[in-house]
Amino acid sequence: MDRARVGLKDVARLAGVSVKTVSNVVNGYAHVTTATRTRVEAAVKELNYRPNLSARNLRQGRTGIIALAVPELDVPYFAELAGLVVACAEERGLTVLIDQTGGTREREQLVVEGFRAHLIDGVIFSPLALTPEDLAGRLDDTPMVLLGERVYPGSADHVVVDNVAAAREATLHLAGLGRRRIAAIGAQDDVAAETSRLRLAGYRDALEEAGLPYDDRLVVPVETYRRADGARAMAALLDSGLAPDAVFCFSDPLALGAMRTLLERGHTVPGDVALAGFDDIEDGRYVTPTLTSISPDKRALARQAVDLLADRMSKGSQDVAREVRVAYRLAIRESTNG
Amino acid sequence: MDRARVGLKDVARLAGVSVKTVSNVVNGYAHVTTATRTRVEAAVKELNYRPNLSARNLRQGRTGIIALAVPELDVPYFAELAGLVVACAEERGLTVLIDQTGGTREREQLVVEGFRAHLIDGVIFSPLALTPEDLAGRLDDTPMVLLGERVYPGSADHVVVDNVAAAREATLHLAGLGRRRIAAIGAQDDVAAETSRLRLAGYRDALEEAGLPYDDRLVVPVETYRRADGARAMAALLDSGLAPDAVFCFSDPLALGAMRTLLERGHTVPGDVALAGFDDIEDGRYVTPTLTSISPDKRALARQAVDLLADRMSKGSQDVAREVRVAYRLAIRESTNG
DNA sequence: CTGAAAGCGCTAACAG
DNA sequence: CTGTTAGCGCTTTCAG
Repeated sequence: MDRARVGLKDVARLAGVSVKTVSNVVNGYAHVTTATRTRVEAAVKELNYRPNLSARNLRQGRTGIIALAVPELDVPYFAELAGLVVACAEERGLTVLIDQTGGTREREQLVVEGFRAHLIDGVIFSPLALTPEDLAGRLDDTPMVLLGERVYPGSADHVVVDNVAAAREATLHLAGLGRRRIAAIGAQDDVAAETSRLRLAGYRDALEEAGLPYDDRLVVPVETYRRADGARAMAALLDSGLAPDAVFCFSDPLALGAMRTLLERGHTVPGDVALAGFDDIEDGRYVTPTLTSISPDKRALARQAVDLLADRMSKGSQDVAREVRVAYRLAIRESTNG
Repeated sequence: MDRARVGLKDVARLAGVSVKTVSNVVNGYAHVTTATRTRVEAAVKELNYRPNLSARNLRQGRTGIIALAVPELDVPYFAELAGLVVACAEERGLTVLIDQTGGTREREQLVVEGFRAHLIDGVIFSPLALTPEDLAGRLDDTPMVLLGERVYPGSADHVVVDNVAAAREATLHLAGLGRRRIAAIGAQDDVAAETSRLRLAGYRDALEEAGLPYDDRLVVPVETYRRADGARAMAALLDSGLAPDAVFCFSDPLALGAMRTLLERGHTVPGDVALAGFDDIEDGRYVTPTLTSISPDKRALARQAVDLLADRMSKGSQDVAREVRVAYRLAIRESTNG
């Protein structure tokens, strides 16, 4: 028997009722006699009937699917976030479909243009390379919530972390340990690299506040925020002879890469060099030394994003874009506190 | 203008052609005059028309969506795998929707029962707690590819890694270093924990082959394969006074947790205790000491899974279930080779 | 409380 | 090369 072709009306015929009644039962509507209900349920089971979601979606004008667009799933921060978003969405009966943008502007523009229009009811989007202009001319009216940065105020709902303040706090912590030559790993040349710019700003603020000079040779650019880049950047820093006594890394993987280089070359952490990261991924709590890191409330981030999106989906588009700020804290661990 | 309600016929009206012609243009069919095509494209752009995928899907009987069902996205192995699957699927024009089963049997049964029938064209499924019986009575005929274990031969296509052989090889490597008291972390009581059982079998095989006695006190059970469990298990092992000189962990996170406990308590790795893991996640290549691990070819795993599934989707269900074996290698690093 | 019929937006036949 | 029409499987009026 080809089960793929069992429809509402097959069930109706078998149960001796109309399609409407079957539909009512399937959707759990109230006014159905217990007797009819039982009969219909039996027929459903016998035929192994499954509602065709495409048809339901077409009729209802919604799919119950939301997209989550992130740069890469194998970056732990995004993996953890994705897991949380999937879980939150499910609580609301929503299914999550994943887009990997690779952090490239081209693919991020596609997301903004709504290349999955009518398939998804909304999108949660963590952009990396997107510019304000890309957002400004947005035609697609699929509800969208942006994560991480206030890329373009007023254009969409945002869930943000105060990157400047957080970076400042991490750097001040390093300065507070008496470190004088505090390097930064994670600068990016790309004009669109908003995250990098904000964290760098916080770093500079902190230096100034601590009365330390800003030395741009201590600021190392990276291609991506991965471990390999952190390792490379740290090597460059050590080879430069500038002898930093602390490093603030703009992500945890960068910090873990840097830590690897330091330990590999026989330096101690935090003895010779104190190390702080950003994101508080699980790895950081199990390396030795454990990693001091800015810990954004990822659970809240995911929940707020889903809530905001769900609200937008039900209420329709209002003109006013909302911004929700999520808490963070500095988790001080062995890499600065050995 | 409410763009959400622009349909094929609106475009047709504006362009002064029939819906069919617009459909032809949108789908890139051949026989359309360049003039008409241009006119239609202009109309599409002007109205910001997007095809309604639900409608298209309903009509075509397929959605272009496949599901990837994994226990948790924040387990690095699954995150890396998910990233690869999403990328492979995209190359074939497929979109991936993620289900997190939490590794619970109940939720895994739902996947097998096809709770997303008609929404997805196929599913790639990495089960943890599923039993052969759960699979045996499968009614849903959505194409499915199972990952990781041959849970039930003949019931579905599989992409597998030879867990027994791999675990054996890792354990033999430890024995080859002259270690005599080789512990194992990762046993699971659950009858359904196939992975655990296979890796344990490989471990026992290796002990026998190396002429070492099997001591079940050296085999530590865990709840999950996460870092925290590894740390706990290692602590228990140390507290037991059994003084193992090597540990084979059934996953990298378990190994990283164990490493943390060892280093925290002042033991050296691999000096006092050599450590090997399973999965070769990125973290393992950046901790100090770097982690020796069984490295399955994840890229091949993802590609094979998508290929197998795509094939099944196009060809329809044949009776014969296929099994593809993916290569692995033992990546020897500092944790056993300091 | 249940039935009949319309139609969501699209594509596939079939004409022209 | 283009137009007309039917219908995918479902939910939703509107009657009964």
